[in-house]
This record gives sequence, structure tokens and C-alpha cells, in this order.
Amino acid sequence: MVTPIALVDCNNFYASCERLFQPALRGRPVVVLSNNDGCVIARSNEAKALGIGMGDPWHLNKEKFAKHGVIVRSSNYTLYGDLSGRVVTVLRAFTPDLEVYSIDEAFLSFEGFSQLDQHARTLRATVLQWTGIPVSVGIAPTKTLAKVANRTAKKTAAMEGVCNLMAPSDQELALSQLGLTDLWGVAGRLAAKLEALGIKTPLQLRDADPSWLREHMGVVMERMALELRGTPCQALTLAVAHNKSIIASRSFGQAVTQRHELEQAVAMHISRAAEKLRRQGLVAGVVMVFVTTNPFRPQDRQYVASRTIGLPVATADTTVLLKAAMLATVRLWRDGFRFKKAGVTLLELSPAATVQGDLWTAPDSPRSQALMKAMDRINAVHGRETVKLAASGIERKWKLRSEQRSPHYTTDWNDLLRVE
DNA sequence: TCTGGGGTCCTAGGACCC
DNA sequence: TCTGGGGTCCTAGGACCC
Repeated sequence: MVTPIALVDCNNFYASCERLFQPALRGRPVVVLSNNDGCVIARSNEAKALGIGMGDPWHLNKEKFAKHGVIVRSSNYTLYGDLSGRVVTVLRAFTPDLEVYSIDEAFLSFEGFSQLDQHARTLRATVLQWTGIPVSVGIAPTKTLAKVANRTAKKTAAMEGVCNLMAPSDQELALSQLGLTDLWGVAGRLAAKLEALGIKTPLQLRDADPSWLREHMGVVMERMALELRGTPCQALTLAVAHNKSIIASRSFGQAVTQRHELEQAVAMHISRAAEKLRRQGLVAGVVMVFVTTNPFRPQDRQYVASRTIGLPVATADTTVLLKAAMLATVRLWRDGFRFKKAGVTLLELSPAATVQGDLWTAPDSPRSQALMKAMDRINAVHGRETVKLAASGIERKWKLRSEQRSPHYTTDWNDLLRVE
């Protein structure tokens, strides 16, 4: 028996959130802008009807927006996160088997319900009544088809926000009305590759030989074709896993050309990332720093780079993470470029409790101080070593990466600690 | 002259999503 | 002049090990 999967997706989520607290915005075109008011990240239906696209830069569209009376809001992620939580709370009343996929979407198992459409309509009405947020529901045997169903529900007014694609004939009809890039997981590059192979429509993709697809396009596309046929390849992930990476990054208001400016920005990002890390009760084993020049200025020489530093012991101590980040920054710095964006990524995350308790997470704690001192004494660079952190009484096997394997990955902590 | 090969780990980067 | 930020997964290919 196939388990029906429902994808619940909030309509124009950020725009709907803004409307909630300002009813005057209802019925009018509303757009929400990205962090630095750079570009459009959400649009009400009225704004979409004006031809305003996702990602449209604000500075190129100010006049157009003014002309059409478009209401422009800066984004308020705290508000959106709060409302997202309320929506999820309501959804949990309908089934405990739920995967929160993003801030405005969740996959729900509808296993055991016979009146799927009615159940979805009740859910939709309840969410609207209790939170004020309109949602659409797509029901299908697989996640990929549930995405198709949800899209169809949004596009077809007569469906009133609910589309059930459990029946193969309905799947066929819905797929026939889409292009390749309408599919979840297919954007421009993959679509171009598929077309070069003679696959030009979602139905052709569905009917292609999976093993042939795997050979020419990889395992992801093979799974996609199977999911389009109604064979689930992606289960609901009900347990909430901790993050695998934490990023903090920003674009510069003005291009950065001096190293100290970049270092200052990286220090800020590390501080933010470390806060997130501690808030989630995690420690990081790897620090990466990345920079890019401005791709919208083709007249500039372009440079996109990242450097990765492995730590001898996973930590959430800002001081330690900062030292690693500073070394990475020195290593990727190049004179003569105009940098537009910089950021840090924390990787190899694990719960703090599994790494000698929470002690590492306390900034400037005696244990962290001890770690810093211990790192001073680490000399070995090549081969496998057992790093003894005698000062902290902790011994941990650490496979040191050799410098020959990659110039970007270092465990030369003397080098690291020389960086001021 | 002949010059292994499979398994695994790692990094970098591509591609996508919201 | 001004074009976001935060994530995940996959793979090619180098390096290493035995």
C-alpha cells in the first residue's frame, strides 16, 4: 500500500506574514527584499502578476515599483520564524509524522486517511483560521510528485488550494503541463544537459530508462525519474537532525581591497557563526573561510576561493575558531582584487556532549585556555599522530592531514598561532 | 621492456533548494 | 553606486594504503 505524502506550502510566505500585521497590504502588490534590501525574495500574487521576478534587483526596479504602487518591505526573519513555528504546531495536530522541510514547507504522511481531499481541506482551513497564513496542499505517492501537486494546486484556482495526484492518470495530466525546470531538483544546467540527451519534458524524463539515466546523469536523476513514476526514493525524515554546516556571510557594501578589512569581516562572521553553534549545542571540527569578487562586474578580475582548517579538537570557543579563520584568511588573501563577499562555514559538527562534555563550549573557560596552550606544543604535521592535550588531560587520536595532500588543509598549529 | 589495482579518505567544486 | 543568505547532496580526481 502506497503512503500518501502531503506537501503543505505557505503561499507567498514572507509577503503573507507582512500582511498579517498590516491588513492594509491585502489586495495590493507586496514584495519583501533580501538582507541589504538587495533583491526581491518574496512577492504577493499581485506583485507576481506585474511581472516582478524572484531575485529581481531592487535598484534596477525602483521606478517600476513606484509606478505600480508596489509596497516594499525589508525582511524580518524573526517574525517569519515565529509564524513558521505556529504553522508547524497546527500541522502537528493533523499528524505526528511530519518533516519540516523549510521555513514555509512541510511534508506530512497522510497514511491511514481515506478521505484525502477532505482531510487536506480541513487542514488548510484550520491553518488559515488559527494562524492567518494561507497554504496550499499537494498530495501524491512521492515527494517529487507531491511538489508537482502543490504547484498545480497553486496554479489552478478551481482547485482551491488542494491537489490530489494519487491517481496515475492525474499525474500524467499534471506532468504534461510542466517544463523540465518546473520539477523539484531541475534548474537550468541540468535541464540543458537533459535536453542534450533528447529529454525535453517531465514525461520523457519519467519514462526514460533509470539505469541509462544513472549512467549519463548520475544517481540523483535516476531517483527523480523513479519518483516521477510513483516509486518513493526519498522517505520522510521525521527525526530532526542537527545541522551539518553553519554559515555566516555577508556582502560588503563597498568592495574590500585591504586585508585588514577582510580580517575584520571574517572575525565578525566567526563570532556570529560561533553563537549559532553554541545555541544549537554543537561543536565544530573544521573552519572554512571563503571570499568572492563581484560577478556582476565582468570588467573586474574574478577570484573565488576558500580555505579549510581542521582543528585538533572540535570546539565552540570563538577564540579558537577565530584563530583558525585568521590563518585561512591569510592563505586565501590575494592583493589587487575587489572583494564583494566573505563568509565562514563551520563543518564537522557534533553535539557538544559527545566531545568531552560542554566544557569546550564555554568561551575563555580554563579548558579552552588549556587547549590553546596545548596547541602551541603541537609540532607534528605529517602522518598519523596521537595528539596529547596534556594540559587539559584529554587524549585524542587525530589523523593529521599531510601538507602534501592539500595545501589548503593544515594542522600546523605553530603556524596558526603565529598569526595575529 | 615490463611498470597493479582495489578500497578509502579527502578536497574542491558543481548543482540545486528555499 | 546599487544584484541575499543559509543550507544539502553528489562526484571527480588526487593521494594514500596494502
